[in-house]
Amino acid sequence: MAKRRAPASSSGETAPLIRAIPFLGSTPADASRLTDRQRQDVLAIATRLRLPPRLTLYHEAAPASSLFVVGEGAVKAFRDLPSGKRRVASFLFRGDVFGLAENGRYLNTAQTITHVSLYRLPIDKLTHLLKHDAELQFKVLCKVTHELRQAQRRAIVVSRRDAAGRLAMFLLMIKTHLIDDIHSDTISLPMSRSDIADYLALSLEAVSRATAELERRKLVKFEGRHLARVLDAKRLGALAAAV
Amino acid sequence: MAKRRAPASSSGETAPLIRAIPFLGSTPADASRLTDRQRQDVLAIATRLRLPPRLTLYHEAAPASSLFVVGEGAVKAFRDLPSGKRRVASFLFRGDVFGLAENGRYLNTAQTITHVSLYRLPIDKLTHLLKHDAELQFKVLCKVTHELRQAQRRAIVVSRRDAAGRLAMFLLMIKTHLIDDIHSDTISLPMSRSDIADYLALSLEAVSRATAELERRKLVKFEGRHLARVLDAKRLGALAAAV
DNA sequence: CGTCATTTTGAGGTATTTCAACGAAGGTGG
DNA sequence: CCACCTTCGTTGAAATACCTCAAAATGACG
Repeated sequence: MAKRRAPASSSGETAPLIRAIPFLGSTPADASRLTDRQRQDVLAIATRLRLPPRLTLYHEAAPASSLFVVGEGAVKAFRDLPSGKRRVASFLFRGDVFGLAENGRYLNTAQTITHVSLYRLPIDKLTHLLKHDAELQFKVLCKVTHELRQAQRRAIVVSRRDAAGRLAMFLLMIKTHLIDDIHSDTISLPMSRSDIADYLALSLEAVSRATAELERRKLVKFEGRHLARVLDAKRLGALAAAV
Repeated sequence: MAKRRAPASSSGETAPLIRAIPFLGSTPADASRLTDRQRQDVLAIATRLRLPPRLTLYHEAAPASSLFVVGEGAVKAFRDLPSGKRRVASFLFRGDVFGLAENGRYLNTAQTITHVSLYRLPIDKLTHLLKHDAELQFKVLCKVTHELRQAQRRAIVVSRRDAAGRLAMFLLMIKTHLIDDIHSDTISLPMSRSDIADYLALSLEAVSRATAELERRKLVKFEGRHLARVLDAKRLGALAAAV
């Protein structure tokens, strides 16, 4: 993370603005990428933001004026419950969309985890654009559908009883989500342990003990606080699947 | 529910085919209803089905060919986990859409709970229609977004530790979802206790004890297995909110 | 190199899960 | 219309796993 950030802007521009997945069925794979023209249209209404870690982008229940797309970095969307507990609804990485609202207000609070680059899309302009470009809108629909699936998966993760199993599922979710290192045995974890706890609906202590258990069982090696190395993918997968 | 079903077919046709909620922000409220023309277009590719209870509509991982919209009745979407446990992802009522797929395959199994009437929409035809009617697609987008919010809420419900609180949240979710009796103090529960258990990620026994506790505390009275009467809306709401 | 936040470790408390058995409800056939 | 049977729901008691509180240890940062 502290390594040279390279010519970030150029790589950010050429990367797919939105990474989506076929909505319903046999949509051709390439349908999930934006055309040059579409990217141009979207960029025309977008503001590029470069932000430091730990910055709150918007608060829950605040009037929603923009939708965001992650260009680079990690963001978390969460809600603080009356009890004082915090529930992380999702971690967002490159290509993810966030900022969905209900009745004109954001549902979650969004905060940057790392240094990030974002695209900020004013809702009114985006709505206009979507209503005039059905193909583009279809890609957004696919994207939102994907988020929906993620949310359903998370509900399954959280419903597990054993902390180690939940953590195993979490690690594999992050691993498959961060397409970069899909063939690597390392998983980068930009978020803190307590963020993970809030995502998994466990106490911070339980997460700590779960990481210890995964190490003790030689499934994963945690190297520092922000990197995990998979030692036994097979057994880790088995643990994750043993829901 | 056992009361006269009235001229069911006509009321089904005139009811909004899809009940959606503003996608992002200040979309006018009426934007969530289909126009006559749109309903016509959708109905043109739809097949109306009338099905008995306990019928499986499709299985998890089966090739996805259609999207469904509930006309009347209740449906559940669930997944059976390797452990033998079952997780209900959502209960679907009038106006709800289900049958979302990933890579051409359904993610959940769908089964009717009551006698239902459904609209079956072939995916290829629907895709074609959506790509040619951006306004219609926008309404679908709103609908999917709404499902996403529901899924996030469910994740919060499931993350609670106390069974009674989870049940309270569930009751209120169902109550607000079934727009019919929003001002009534009764909540109809077409699903079984074990369906509720699978939705809340509790054991059947825990649900049973939770209902007993809600009755003991005089918050709710369960009249038969499929009807709940709210006795103290204020305290029930407080319990649900005490996450 | 010192300070502060984060994470780890330990011990006891509490809620749900499991296992087992009973009771109630609904549907079928005689 | 009643008896039977199967499914569903309720209740009790012990076991498990996480939560909470407390304190030490590790790591990040200026």
